[in-house]
Amino acid sequence: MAEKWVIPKVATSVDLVILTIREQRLHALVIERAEEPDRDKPALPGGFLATEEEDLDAAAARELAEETGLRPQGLHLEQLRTYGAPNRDPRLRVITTAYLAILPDLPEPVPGGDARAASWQPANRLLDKRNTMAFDHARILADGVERARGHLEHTTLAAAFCAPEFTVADLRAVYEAVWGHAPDPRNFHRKVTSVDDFLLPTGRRTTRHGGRPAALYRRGGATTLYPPILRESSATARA
Amino acid sequence: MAEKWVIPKVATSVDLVILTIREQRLHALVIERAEEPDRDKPALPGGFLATEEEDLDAAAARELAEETGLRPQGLHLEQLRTYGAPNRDPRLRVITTAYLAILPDLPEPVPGGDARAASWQPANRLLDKRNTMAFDHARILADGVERARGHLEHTTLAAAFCAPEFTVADLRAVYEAVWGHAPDPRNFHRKVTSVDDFLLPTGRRTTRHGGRPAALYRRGGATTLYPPILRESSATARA
DNA sequence: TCAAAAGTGTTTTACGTACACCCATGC
DNA sequence: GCATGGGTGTACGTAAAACACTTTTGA
Repeated sequence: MAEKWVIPKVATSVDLVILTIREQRLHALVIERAEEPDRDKPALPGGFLATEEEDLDAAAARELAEETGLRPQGLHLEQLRTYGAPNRDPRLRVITTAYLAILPDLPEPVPGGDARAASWQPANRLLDKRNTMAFDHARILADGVERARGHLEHTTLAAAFCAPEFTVADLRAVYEAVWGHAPDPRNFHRKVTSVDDFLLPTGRRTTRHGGRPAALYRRGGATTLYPPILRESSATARA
Repeated sequence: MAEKWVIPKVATSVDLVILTIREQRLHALVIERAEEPDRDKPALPGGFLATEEEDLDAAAARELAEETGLRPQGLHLEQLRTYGAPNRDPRLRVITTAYLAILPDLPEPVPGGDARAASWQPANRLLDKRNTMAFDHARILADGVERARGHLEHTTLAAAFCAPEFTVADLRAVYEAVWGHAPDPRNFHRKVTSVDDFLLPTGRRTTRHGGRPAALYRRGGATTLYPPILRESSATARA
């Protein structure tokens, strides 16, 4: 590596794709920019490293708390990818690393830091009109949503969208909200309940949906779904 | 984002996991460090951005050419992930974005730039004794190899390891080298030849392996393998 | 004529899909 | 009772794994 000449240093930031389900639809957490450029446009929460010594992952968690007031239990941030196009920020060279987190329904965010407002917005609305988002954040959000969709196929991630105790129908509603279509309820039920250590029965039941009460489960330790639950498009688009 | 206070700027680099198959084994391209720290240790090719305006992807391709003299046709670099632990480089804060490329057997690399030597080394040898590699490069290499293994299951990537014209046996040898075990030759043959637009028959045959001559193919346009070719461990590890 | 590798056919078994059907509750 | 959603059983089709078998070459 170069040592005897000038090493270009560029600003390093993190951005966060925080997804949840509200009212049966996939929502993303966005702030409203208080400064130019792209003032007033929705943007992903995020920001620069606080110090030269701050870990990237730590910066992501810190920015989430600062800008939205959210400090969820058991937050798991997954690195999405790094966006380094030279002019993605018109002010100065910024290379940003995006993180993805999936959370159950949370309280309204409280804006802080550089955010004028913070709110949950339907992901589809943000993505349909791409140029309404600041910088390249629509692209980052799209990548995050696509990553989440894929995770539902192969991992137990869907449970992360659910409250601590949930029914199989709650879990299925996650698939419907994220994928846009629901798997067969009966086969879905068999499939998820047969995965070892995925759904832990609590013994309790709920009746809030009408009809026969559904069993309540907690998240188990399983992380991978094998066999996977493939969405239609995975098969048909390739067949 | 912060604008009115000092934005920490850190050094930004790229590192490259370049994989190929030589003598039926998976090899990675490594250089030998000419400077402290970790002098003389094998390291991944890579380095700092050349200017504040250089695109990340462009920096990766440039470093490959500079340090190893390799400028392969149709090089496709895939972003692997970004490594940002505060002390991964003892000299200064460096956040590095790793890229992955898969190439057919190439000529010996020619060291240049900051590299004293450049060579192909068996991936297993580099990974078995992790502390022989500089910085956190063993971890990065391991992530790259694992990504490649996964790609073989779901994509047509294996053909990227092969010469422009190759037989089904050549392709199967890729799976054996990367996975460590071979799929059944007969089922493998049926599977890959039935994927639409994956293998384009040239009409020619080769006899270089002894036995019945094999048909020669070229890469087709297909990128995804559906249904996937799953390695044993994918099923058994989860079952 | 034998060994070796390429390539095909056939059988078995697993699993996803579709859907009939029963269960447990509220109204 | 009847509607509603929860949950189970079962038949059918597709496809993967296993492996016998044929083909085509060199020695």
